[in-house]
Amino acid sequence: MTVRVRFAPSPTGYLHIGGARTALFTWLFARKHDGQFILRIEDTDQKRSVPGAIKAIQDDLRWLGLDWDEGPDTGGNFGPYIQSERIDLYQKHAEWLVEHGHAYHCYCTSDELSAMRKEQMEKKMPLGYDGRCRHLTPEQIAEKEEAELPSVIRFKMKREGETAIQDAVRGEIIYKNSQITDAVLLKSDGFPTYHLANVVDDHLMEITHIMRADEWINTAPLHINLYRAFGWDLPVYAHLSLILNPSGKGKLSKRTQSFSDSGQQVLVKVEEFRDGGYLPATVVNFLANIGYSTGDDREIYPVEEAIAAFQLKNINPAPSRLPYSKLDWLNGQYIQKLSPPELAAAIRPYVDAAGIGISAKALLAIAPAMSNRLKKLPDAIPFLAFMDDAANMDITASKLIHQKNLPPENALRGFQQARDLIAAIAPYNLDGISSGLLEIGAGVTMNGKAGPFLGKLRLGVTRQKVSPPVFEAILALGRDKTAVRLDEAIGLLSA
RNA sequence: GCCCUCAUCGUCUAGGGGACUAGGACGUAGGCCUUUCAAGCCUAAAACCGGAGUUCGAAUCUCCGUGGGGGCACCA
Repeated sequence: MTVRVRFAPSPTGYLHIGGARTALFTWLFARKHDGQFILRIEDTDQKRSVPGAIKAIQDDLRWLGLDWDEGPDTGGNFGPYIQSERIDLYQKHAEWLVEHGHAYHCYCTSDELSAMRKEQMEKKMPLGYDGRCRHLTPEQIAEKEEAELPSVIRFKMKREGETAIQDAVRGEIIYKNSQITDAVLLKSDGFPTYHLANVVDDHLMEITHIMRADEWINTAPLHINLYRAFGWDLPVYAHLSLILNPSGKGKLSKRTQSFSDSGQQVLVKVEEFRDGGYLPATVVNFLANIGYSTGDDREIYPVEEAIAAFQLKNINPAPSRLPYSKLDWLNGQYIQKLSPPELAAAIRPYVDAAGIGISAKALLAIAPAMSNRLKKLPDAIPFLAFMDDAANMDITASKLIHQKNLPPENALRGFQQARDLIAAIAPYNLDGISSGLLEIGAGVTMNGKAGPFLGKLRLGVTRQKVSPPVFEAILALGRDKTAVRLDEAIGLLSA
């Protein structure tokens, strides 16, 4: 049997990191079993649907590399993949249930319902629909229909016995049927609720495994009874534990955008991770280790290997928080794996946005020196500010000397020799620059080591306290600009 | 209130009756290296929620607590 799984977000906005994790696990499972991964849009609540959300979600999934075999844009044999385009299907199935005695029309108004709810709360009774329309006589129904009262269709849940769900993550869970209320299947506007649409579509689309967040688990017995009422085979359920706020209080999915928690910036939208300078490979690897472990001690799991190792039984049932500090570390690891051209391309948007003028050639030249200095892509900005002629710190002669190891006249000599080297060196490459400057440095300091001179040289050339290593900086800056800055330093030292 | 569920270092986790002196990772602290900042390497501190029970033996199995999370909509 071919594995067919789906990710079914509702288009209420962006893709949440928790949703991305559900999508990832589902996708991993599909790829592992050479199955199909389907994207379905659950937009049965017209009020909550946001224009553009479908595209945003698709963009985020694509950015993560989670490709789907069937979906709104790609099509497939089980479409349409947008629920609002399948309304007639749900209505037909709801009617079928009514005709076969598994569902009934309910004419309760929302006022009635909230009054009932209020009473239940006051009396500390179990909350839920009490089934008052369940036993309407044919006459009463005729009367209400005559009056054209709006109605919904509710599932006629069995009152006796219990329903067991076999969850791939948690094992067997048993619910008493008496505690499952008669859920609305079809709303008065003719749209289905999640329960109906979900079950009908999963069956029609031949979904074999349902992977979804744990917040759905209490609806599983309802769904199982729906499958049975229809006479359909059950899919396998796997409920993923939730991601909690950093404080551990409440689920993260309640948060709609990044926020600060004890000095830590907490990202919640996938686009925030992207904009924050995390690589998609990092986010995927990071997410794959939340509530999941293959049992070995590895932290770095590139997608291909994550697919190969993926098993439902390795999913951890306990809820967890996102270890953001580990995310930073992981991103640093993935950045180090990037080739210089890849790194340069990744950094580009950030330096541009920061207004730092740096040529493609220069950026590529400095890229190797950047890779182990970045946790996040925008970390490159302060490092590369020196490339721009504007906005550099003021340098004074006193900052270019070191009392003990590099007195004024030595500093001047060093800078002059460096100036000559830069002007003459051919080819202008890292080897020549570094060996030449190392030699000059060693010859000019009191302790005979290049270090003290190189530190001052960095300051003179980059005009930053913190910068990429000088040799690389000089290479990236280029012969002419470097010479100009050295001349300025010489001018200060000879004044 | 009712129902479901979860529980190992600060965090993410390994472990599933004896291999546990409870392992790894991030973070933290210290050290090495070093032209700054990093990276890298080394070291350290740091956990089995509590109580009963089962057993020769419990982090591991059972029960009861406690704590956390989720659900109880004409939202998904």
